[in-house]
Amino acid sequence: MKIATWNVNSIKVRKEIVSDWLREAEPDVVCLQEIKCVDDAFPKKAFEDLNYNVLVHGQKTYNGVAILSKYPIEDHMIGLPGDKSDDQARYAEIVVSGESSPVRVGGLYLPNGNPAPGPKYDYKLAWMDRLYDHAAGLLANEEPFLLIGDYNIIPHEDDVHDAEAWREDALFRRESRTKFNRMVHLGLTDAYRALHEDAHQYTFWDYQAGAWQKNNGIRIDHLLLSPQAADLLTGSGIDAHVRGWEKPSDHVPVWCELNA
DNA sequence: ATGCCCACGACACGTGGA
Repeated sequence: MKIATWNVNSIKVRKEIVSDWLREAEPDVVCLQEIKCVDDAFPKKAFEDLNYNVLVHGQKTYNGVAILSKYPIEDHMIGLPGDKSDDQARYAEIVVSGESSPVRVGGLYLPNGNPAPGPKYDYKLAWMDRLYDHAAGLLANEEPFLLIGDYNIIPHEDDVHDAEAWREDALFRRESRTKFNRMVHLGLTDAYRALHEDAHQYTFWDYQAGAWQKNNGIRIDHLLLSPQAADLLTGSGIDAHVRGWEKPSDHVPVWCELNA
């Protein structure tokens, strides 16, 4: 089972490039972030034509997530629990049937948090606390699950081209990384880092200042696996070449393969 | 030392991204 995440930065603009990548990579489950449209405006049919079932949690202009699945969606949930007043569309979750157990896939778009400090940063940290609580609750089921998406977290100095320039940024500052590490220490596995020791492998390159050409990137899109999912992990990768395609997103797809 | 680029909404540039 190949499972991927991709922040597409508007599905309206990226419909063709996403379809091209789906045909090339043939993932079974894909979590998309920043679709930037309401449910009805999501190009559902384009992906149904490629044999995907579609779950959309949209929002006008900002945010919005969706999940595409070649497997039937046995169960689903919209929105991250823990704050009923939060109206930003940043989380959706599905359950599909693996060979020997259900596999749960949560797709997330974690708040950027800049400028930090400030109310936006407070919202980011509070959102991370809610994600932590949700992960802790799921761990009690002792089943394979994945929490994947745009975490907007640079976990380590090896995951950024210029650590000093990012030191005080909401994506890299100490408190952000501590909260991310707290999730990892619950027993979750960073699927890319678990299989690749090479430093400076990125998932995002800014549109500005020739960041892609200079390889000035950051690794902020992650797949965190429960112990039961990590036991099934056979591969992972970053499809960086997609950043060089025509009209690309500033993020690229990141994926893992499970023996499930 | 700063802005560079891109998408959105709805026309002009402000907001948000990271």
